[in-house]
Amino acid sequence: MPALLWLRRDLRVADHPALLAARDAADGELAVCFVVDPVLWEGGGPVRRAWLAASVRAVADKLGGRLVLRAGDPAEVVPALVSELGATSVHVTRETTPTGAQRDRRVRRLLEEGGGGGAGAPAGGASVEWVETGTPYAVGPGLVRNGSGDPYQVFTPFSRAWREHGWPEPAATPRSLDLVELPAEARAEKLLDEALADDDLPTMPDAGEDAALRRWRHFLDDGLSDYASARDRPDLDGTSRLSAYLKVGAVHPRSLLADLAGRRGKGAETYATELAWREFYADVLHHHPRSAWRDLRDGLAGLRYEEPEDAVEAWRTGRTGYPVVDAGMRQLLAVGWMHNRLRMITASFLTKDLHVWWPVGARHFLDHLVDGDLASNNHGWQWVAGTGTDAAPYFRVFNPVTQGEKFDPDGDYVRRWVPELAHLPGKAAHQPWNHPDGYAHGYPQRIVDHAEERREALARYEAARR
DNA sequence: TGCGACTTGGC
DNA sequence: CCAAGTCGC
Repeated sequence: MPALLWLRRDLRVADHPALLAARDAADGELAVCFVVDPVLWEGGGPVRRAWLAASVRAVADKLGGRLVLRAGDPAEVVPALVSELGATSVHVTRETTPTGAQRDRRVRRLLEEGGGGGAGAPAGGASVEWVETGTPYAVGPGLVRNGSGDPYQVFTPFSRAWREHGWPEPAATPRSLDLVELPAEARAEKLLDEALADDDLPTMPDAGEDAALRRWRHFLDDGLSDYASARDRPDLDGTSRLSAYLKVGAVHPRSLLADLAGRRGKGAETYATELAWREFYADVLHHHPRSAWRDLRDGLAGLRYEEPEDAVEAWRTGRTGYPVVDAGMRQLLAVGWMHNRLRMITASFLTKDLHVWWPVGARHFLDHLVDGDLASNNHGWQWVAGTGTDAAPYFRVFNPVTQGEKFDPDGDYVRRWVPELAHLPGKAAHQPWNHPDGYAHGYPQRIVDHAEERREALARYEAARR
């Protein structure tokens, strides 16, 4: 019986349970499709669009060019494909984000009613089976519960229970796939081409699961042993840089955890904990879909915010006059990625030094990050802003100079991304105001006084808590 | 229910 | 040394 596998956040062939389920159901008549959905396509910025396009192209190659690419509303496109193929089942990896899950409910209902079908579908079609296999996570969101059966609100107990819950071994990689070929749709191909042709795109890594696995092997050999300490150093290449691949499902976290299982040491454990953060935030979003763009806790509902347009623009473009903040923001624009330490520093600066509401920053990050993930990004922002789970205590305000000197001790990171400071030696790059030539090459003056804004932020928090 | 524990800091 | 609320058991 013909079957259709609809790819979304699972753009790979290895360790893909839904692919295996679809193959087994199809009995030789399997088609694999990707739908360029205008809601997702236009909802994200050009960077995410380009990374997704590159990742789709990569999985198409991996499938021997037999990926069926279509454009349009999935509620029309998927039933139409089902008719074209005569499929009796549609297979997916379960989507767990609010919009993705809602879209899937809609498509599923249409298929099960048999009333879907785009143009040319036979009237009164038969019911089509909707099969969800696996999720983009080692443990599906919603499965980790505390002793009372409730979801966790705090990371550490979650991570313990998450490890205890465990996960299956990676799924087998299919030896060969005999896929049904359907006519390509020029409009969808054109959308991918356009997304990749943008002149203003940052430098992106190679897309696809082969590139992801190469990077992972390299990290296992070269990075893992120092990971626990190096991961916090933006001047070193201490992280795995896998986040963008995880985002599109070019690699499944279960595969990574399986490789870590055989390795002793702090690095392997710390890396697993970072994956646990990703799973925790997906779990939180699963239970609190509204927390994507609203305060998870309403304790700071009375906090007073500013909308300083010029200052926010200076933040976005990396011209705040605080070297480490500007380096982070420029790295984001240049390569579509920012070191995690910088995500915290720049987020703290926007929320506590400029007193701007966190969604303004979360939006900017999502628009420019190749790894932009709603759950991790927005809950991370809420952690900094003090409205999330496990929120940072409100009195914890990052000092951009202290942070810079601590985590970029030689100033290398700053000089790499802020050429106007490239002439300053060592950690002098963190304080151009203390160097006679500090502003010799056009670096902007500080737009605010950190000590003053810190006091202001604390006063505002104090007032809001009453 | 009481109590230990809590990613990432600043001064 | 400051600062503090709340989660989880």
